[in-house]
Amino acid sequence: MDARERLLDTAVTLFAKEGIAATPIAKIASHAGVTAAMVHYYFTNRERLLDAVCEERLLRNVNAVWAPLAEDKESAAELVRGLVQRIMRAAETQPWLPSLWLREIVTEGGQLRERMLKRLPLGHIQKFITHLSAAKREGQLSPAVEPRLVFVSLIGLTLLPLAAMNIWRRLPLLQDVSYEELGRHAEALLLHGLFVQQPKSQRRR
Amino acid sequence: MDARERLLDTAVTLFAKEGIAATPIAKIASHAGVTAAMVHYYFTNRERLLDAVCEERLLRNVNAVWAPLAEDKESAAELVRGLVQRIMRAAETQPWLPSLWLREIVTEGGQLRERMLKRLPLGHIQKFITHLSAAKREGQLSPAVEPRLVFVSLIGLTLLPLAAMNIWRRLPLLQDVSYEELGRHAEALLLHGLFVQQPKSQRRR
Amino acid sequence: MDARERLLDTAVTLFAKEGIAATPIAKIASHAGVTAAMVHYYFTNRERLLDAVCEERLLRNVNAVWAPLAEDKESAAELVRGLVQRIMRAAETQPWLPSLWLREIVTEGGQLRERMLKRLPLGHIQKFITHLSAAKREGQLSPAVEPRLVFVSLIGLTLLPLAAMNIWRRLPLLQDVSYEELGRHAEALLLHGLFVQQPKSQRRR
Amino acid sequence: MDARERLLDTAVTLFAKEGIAATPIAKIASHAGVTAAMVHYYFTNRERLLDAVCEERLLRNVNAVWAPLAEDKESAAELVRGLVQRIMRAAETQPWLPSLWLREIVTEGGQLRERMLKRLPLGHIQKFITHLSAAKREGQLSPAVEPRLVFVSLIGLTLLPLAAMNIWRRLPLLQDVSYEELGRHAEALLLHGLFVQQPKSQRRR
DNA sequence: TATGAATGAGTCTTCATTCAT
DNA sequence: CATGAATGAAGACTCATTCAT
Repeated sequence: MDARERLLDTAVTLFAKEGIAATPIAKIASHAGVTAAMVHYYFTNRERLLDAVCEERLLRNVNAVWAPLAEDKESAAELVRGLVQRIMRAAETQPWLPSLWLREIVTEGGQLRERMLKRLPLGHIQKFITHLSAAKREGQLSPAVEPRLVFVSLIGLTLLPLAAMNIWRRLPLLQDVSYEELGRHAEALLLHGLFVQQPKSQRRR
Repeated sequence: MDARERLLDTAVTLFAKEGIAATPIAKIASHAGVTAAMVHYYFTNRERLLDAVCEERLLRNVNAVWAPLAEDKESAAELVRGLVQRIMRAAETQPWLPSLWLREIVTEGGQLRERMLKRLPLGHIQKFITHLSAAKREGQLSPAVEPRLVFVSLIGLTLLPLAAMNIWRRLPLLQDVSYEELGRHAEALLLHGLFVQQPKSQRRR
Repeated sequence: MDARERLLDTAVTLFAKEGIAATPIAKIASHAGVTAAMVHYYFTNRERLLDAVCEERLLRNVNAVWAPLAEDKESAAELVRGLVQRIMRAAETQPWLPSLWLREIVTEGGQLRERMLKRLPLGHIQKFITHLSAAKREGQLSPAVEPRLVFVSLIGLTLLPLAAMNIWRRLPLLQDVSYEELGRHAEALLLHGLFVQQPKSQRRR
Repeated sequence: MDARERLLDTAVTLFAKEGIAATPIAKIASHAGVTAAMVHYYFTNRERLLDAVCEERLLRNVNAVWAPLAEDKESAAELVRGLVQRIMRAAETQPWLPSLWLREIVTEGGQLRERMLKRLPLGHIQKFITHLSAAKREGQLSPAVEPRLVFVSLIGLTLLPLAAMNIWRRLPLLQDVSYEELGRHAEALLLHGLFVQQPKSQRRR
């Protein structure tokens, strides 16, 4: 394979595993079987390597998640379920995605934050929020649910558990949770909440 | 105030803002108005500074969140609501908490991960899970909800949105979301799901 | 002596001998008996080291040459002679001066050029030119002599020969030329030209 | 044009503008529209490129300046005037010449110094000095003028002002000095000195 | 001729750490 | 307690040079 592609793959993997700030270029290089000078040959400098990671690795996932959106044809619930499924699928094929997204984009001071912010499909997100807001006005959303926060909740229920996997997998009870279970759990939570709704009754004891 | 305490405060703030890996000791020192040598005087070395951050800043929050737990007296829903509220309260008083927790504990390769893993109140978490599992067996939980994943979902609906605040606050629609709204949203989502449940009917197109 | 002062001395010497561009910081450091990190400790980076060289080594010479100028009390010839003598004296005590000035200030692309240009005593130079121009209008200057070029000629007759010394000293005939001879030669040339003037006669054959 | 010739032209121009030490081969190459590898193809390595610059660019100027010398037929003054004019003419057609000569040959540590020293027309220079010495013995030279230093003075009054042009052109008073003026000034200075000679009288206060 | 890929060596810079005072 | 001086190690980047094609 192309050395440049190999470097990008190695980069995202190491970035996800150890964090961008903690990953020297030389380490990426040696993992990819070349010298550090080659990384400069292909990417000129660290900043541009990060640019390339955004353009050539992250953006394709963003598109895969948002592009197939058909706001006008789908119900709000279908939109949500679609997003969850596509996020889960992206994370399953590229296991570096959740860590990287959380540490370097979501979290303050993340090294890809500004870069990705410029490239996010804001139009899609806006439409998604508008759609949910309309649904709320029609009484479809739970009263206390805030349409504007749904997307971030969605990330919180998918990418965060995935990024944390290596933690909770170490707890005895949680060793055998699978991608599928996690997806189903997130969907269920989003669509129905944690608890069975008892019509006309209150939630106590 | 004690220089040592001031250093710890400065440390957590900078760690949250820029990441541990990207925060040199000298920077913490100068922000706290002392020299780098003083940091070594108080904490001996970088590793021990991180230990102190765990012991003296993070752990108190973990305890504040878990300690008041009365599994036997509260319903599952009450437990969940209590956890959410205490997490939100901790984050509100210590704005550095969400970023730090996400980047350095939750995410793979986080520099506090191993340290905190040793110190997590596993007993509490186990009990919480057990409690939820029992609730599920009794039919109180939505069928597809996985009790073992509830805690991680809870983090995903609180700390992640808080850590990401500075991102979504920049989007025009999301500028004015408050801590309270976020807490209410998370609770509502956990307790009822996104959508109003229409008994016996299916989601309409 | 102060390590900082020692570093500056070493720096000007090496810069003069090998050129700024060809002198690594580590070389300066080791010649001064410290590590390269110390140079950064004292000067932060290469640029600031060059700033310090200007401020703390070159500027003092500029002042020594120009400061004692008394345009109103001295004749043009006396001014010229004074400048020559002070330049020669500065070069004699600081043998690195001519090379450094020529390569790094006078010559295009010199690394101290912009830095020194900002700091040159333009007022003094202006006055000097004005003074000579007045002298020319009064008929004191040779007709083809251009007052504005006198100062640069003066540098050309002092610093250039001094910087080139190590070349012509290698030629057999020129081994034993001294600072004094050079100063006298420059003065003589400036004041009388190369040749004995034959009144009323032309300069041929 | 020949790529090799183009490379040499680009090289001398860049060397003059930024200094040899600060000019990477890749820069020369790209300015000439080829790759760095081509520079190695034509010149084998950096050292040999410098050799070629001497042989194929500098030497021709040295010859142009010295070759037409007819020591036996011309007076000392004529020799001097001829040299000045030929130096000025060379510099006018090849604007890179003064900088390059000053920084890389005249000044200590210049990267072409040793190379050119071997190739200088020492015979010519010797004869020139001898000629002037004879003139001095005959009383034609000003008493304090040192025949051995005349040649270096000559460089100082021509190449140095030319190399410094970009400096003094920036001073308001000196913007419009031309090559011709500079040549006339140098000649005048050499032949008559700065000041009108007042026979039997002293310079007035 | 001409190039892209590749590298080793060198340079600047940062930083945790130590230590004498 | 507190600091300034000092350093070794590591990391980013540059560059001359080589080589297969």
